[in-house]
Amino acid sequence: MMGIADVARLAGVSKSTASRALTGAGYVSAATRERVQRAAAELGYVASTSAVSLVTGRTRNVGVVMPCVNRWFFAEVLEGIQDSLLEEGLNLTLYDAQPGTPGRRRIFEEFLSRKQFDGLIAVGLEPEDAELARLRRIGTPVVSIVGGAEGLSVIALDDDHAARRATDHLIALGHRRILFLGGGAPDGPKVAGSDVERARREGYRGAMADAGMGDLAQHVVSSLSLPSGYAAAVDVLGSRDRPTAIVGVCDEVAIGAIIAARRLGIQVPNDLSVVGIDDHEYAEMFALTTLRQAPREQGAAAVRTLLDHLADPERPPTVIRAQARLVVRNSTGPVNPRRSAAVADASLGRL
Amino acid sequence: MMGIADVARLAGVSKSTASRALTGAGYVSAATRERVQRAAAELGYVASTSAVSLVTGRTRNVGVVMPCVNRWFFAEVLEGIQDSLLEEGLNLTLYDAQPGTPGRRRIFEEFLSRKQFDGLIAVGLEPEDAELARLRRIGTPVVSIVGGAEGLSVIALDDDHAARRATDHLIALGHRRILFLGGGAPDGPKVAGSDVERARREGYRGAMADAGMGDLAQHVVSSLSLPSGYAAAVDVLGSRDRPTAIVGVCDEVAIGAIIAARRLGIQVPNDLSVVGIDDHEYAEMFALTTLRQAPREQGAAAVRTLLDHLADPERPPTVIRAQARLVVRNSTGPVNPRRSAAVADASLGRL
DNA sequence: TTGAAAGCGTTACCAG
DNA sequence: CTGGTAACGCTTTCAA
Repeated sequence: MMGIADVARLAGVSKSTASRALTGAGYVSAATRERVQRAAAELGYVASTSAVSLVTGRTRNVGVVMPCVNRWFFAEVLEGIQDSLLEEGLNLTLYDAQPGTPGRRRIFEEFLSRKQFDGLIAVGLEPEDAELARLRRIGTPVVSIVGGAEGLSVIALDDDHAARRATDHLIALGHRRILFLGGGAPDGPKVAGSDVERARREGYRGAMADAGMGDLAQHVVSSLSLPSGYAAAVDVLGSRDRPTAIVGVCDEVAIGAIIAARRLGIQVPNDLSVVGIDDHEYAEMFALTTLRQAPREQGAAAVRTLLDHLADPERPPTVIRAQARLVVRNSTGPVNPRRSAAVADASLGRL
Repeated sequence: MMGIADVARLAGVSKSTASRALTGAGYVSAATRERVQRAAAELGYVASTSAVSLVTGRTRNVGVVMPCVNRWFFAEVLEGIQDSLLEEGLNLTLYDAQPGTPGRRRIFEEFLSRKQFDGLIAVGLEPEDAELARLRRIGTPVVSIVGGAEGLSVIALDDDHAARRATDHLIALGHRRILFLGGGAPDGPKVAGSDVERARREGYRGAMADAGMGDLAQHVVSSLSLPSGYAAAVDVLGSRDRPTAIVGVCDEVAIGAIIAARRLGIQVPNDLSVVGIDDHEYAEMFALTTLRQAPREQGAAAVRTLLDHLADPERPPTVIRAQARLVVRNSTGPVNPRRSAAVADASLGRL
C-alpha cells in the first residue's frame, strides 16, 4: 500500500510538502511541485479517500435517493445528475428507495444518517412524515427534484400548469369530451408519483372548469406506465360514447392510449386526439403532442444548486418551478365533426 | 460532532469497550453492551464511515459501472444489484460510463483507481483494451455482467443460444424467410451492446445454417431501441417480398416491428411472426414471444459472487452463462400458407 | 472482561 | 517556501 510518505521520500521532501504539491493548496515552488508530481505518477499514487475525508470532513460524494430507476423520468434525471457530478469530480451514491420495501426503510434509518456524502439529492420521493423528518436532520444540504418540502431547495415542473396547457390545447381545437387518463383512484393508496398525478389532474380540472366544461371533466384510473395506459384506454375507447380527446398523465400513458386506439381502428388524430406530458424518448415515434419537461436538465440544475449550498451553507433554499413547453406533433387535431355528431347522437341514445 | 468517545463517556466505559460493544467484535459483558448501546442510541451516534474505513480497510461500498442506466436491461440489473446490496448493508456507487464521453474517460482514469469501494460490478461494459487493463489493476475483485474477460468472474446470458432457440422456434413453425432485425452494421463503429448483438446474430445464423437455410439468412441494421426497430421494420415490411418472421435482437426492437406491422395492416402472428429476447416489461402487452432473461437476478447473482470473492480473495473467478427460457405468447404462429405462396410468387416475379 | 495506547493515511497548523 | 507535529475518529493489539 503506497502512501503519500512514499511519494515524499522518492521526491526527497516532507509529507506536508508532498501533500501541498499534490492538492494544490499552499505554497510550493514550481520545481518541487514538478518533482513531487513526477514521483506520484511514477508510483501510481492515489490518495486514500477515507483518510482525506477523515481529515477534511468532505467525502466528495453526493447521495441520490429515488423511488426507482427503471422509469424514463428517473433514469433521465439520474443521468443528468451523474454527468454534472462527474464533471465536478464527485461520486454518486445511489439509493433506490422503492416505496413500501424493507430496503427503503433501511435507507432512511441507516444509510442516510451515515453521513457518507456531502449533500443529498432526493428525486420524486414523496416522503412520509417520519422520512421527511430524517431528511431534515441529515446535516448536509438536501435538494429535491419533483416534490418539495419547506426548507429544502426544490427543482420541479409546474405540473398544474402543464396539464392546464395540455387541456387548453385540446379545448382550442374544439374538443369538449376530454378525458384525463392516469393516476391513482382519488382515495387509493399512496404510490410513487401520486402527488404529481394529483397536481396534473387538478390542472386538467381547472382548465375544464375555466372553459365552462367542469361537468364534462372525467378521470379514468391508470398507473403511470404504458401497458397500464393501454389497458385503461382499451376500456375507455371501446364504449360508444368515448371521448374525442385524451390528456395522458404522462407520455407513457398517452402512448398506451394511442396504441389502444390504433388497435380499435380509431384514427389518431382524426377520431381521437391525445396529448401527454414528458416528451418521452418514444414521443416522436408516435408523433405525440406533449408538454416537454427536461429531466436531464433538472438533474443538472439540482447539482448546481447543491454545489451552491455546499459553497455557502448559509444560502437560503431556492425553489425553481419550470413551465413545460408545448410540443405539437401529430397526435392532436381539430375535433372531427362527424364523430362528434355521432357521439352526440349516441349520448342521446339514438344510435 | 458526536464521536464514540462521547458514547463511551456517557456509558462510563473506555472507547475500546464502546467500540467492541457496538461492532460486536470481542468480549463484552452483556450488561456493558446494553449500557453502551443505550448511550449510543440516546446520542444518536453514527460511526464515521471514513474513520472506520481508514482503520479497517473496508469501505462497505460497491462500485457499479454501466454504459447507461436508461435502458430497460441496465435499469433492471441496477435495481437487482441495489436490492442485494441493501440487504448486506452495502452502499452502491454508480458510474454511468457512456461510451465515447469525456465522463467515461474520467471514470476509468480517476474514479476507478480511487479505491473507494471494496469491489466492482461492471455491466455490459465492453471495455477497450486500455480500460480493461485499468479494470484489472483496480486491486479489488471485479465481477462482470454480460461481457466477460479473462480472469474476471462473469454472469451472462448465453446470447448465441438464445438467438438459436428463437430462430429454431420459428423454423419449427414452418418459417423459412426469417429476418434478423437489429444490431450495428457488420463493420460499423463500436457501440454499446455490439458484442451482445454480434453473438445473437451468430446464433441466428447458426440456426439457419443448421436447418439448411443459411442462404436465406438476412440481417437488417437497427439500434437496440423501440423507435429504431420500428423504423427499420417499416422499411423491411413495406416491400412485397417481406419475411414471414422476424427475430428481434431484443424485445424493444421486436416490439417496434410489431407496431410497424400493425400500422402496415400486417397481422401478427397470422401474416408475420415476431420473437424477441429479453422478456421486457412491455412484452406481455404486445403478446410477444420471447426468450426470457432475468436481469434483476443477474444483478443479484453478481452481488453474491462479489461477496464470495470478498470473503475469500483466493477464490478463482467463476463464469455463469445462463440459458434463456422460451416464453411463448401470441406473436408467433405457424407460417401462413397463403402469404407464403404470395411471397414465393413475388420472389419469382410473377406478381 | 476491560482500558491504554498505537496506529490507519491524510491534511492543517505553526515554526523556521 | 518547507518540515515537524498534531489532529481526524475509529479499531485493534497488548496488558492488566
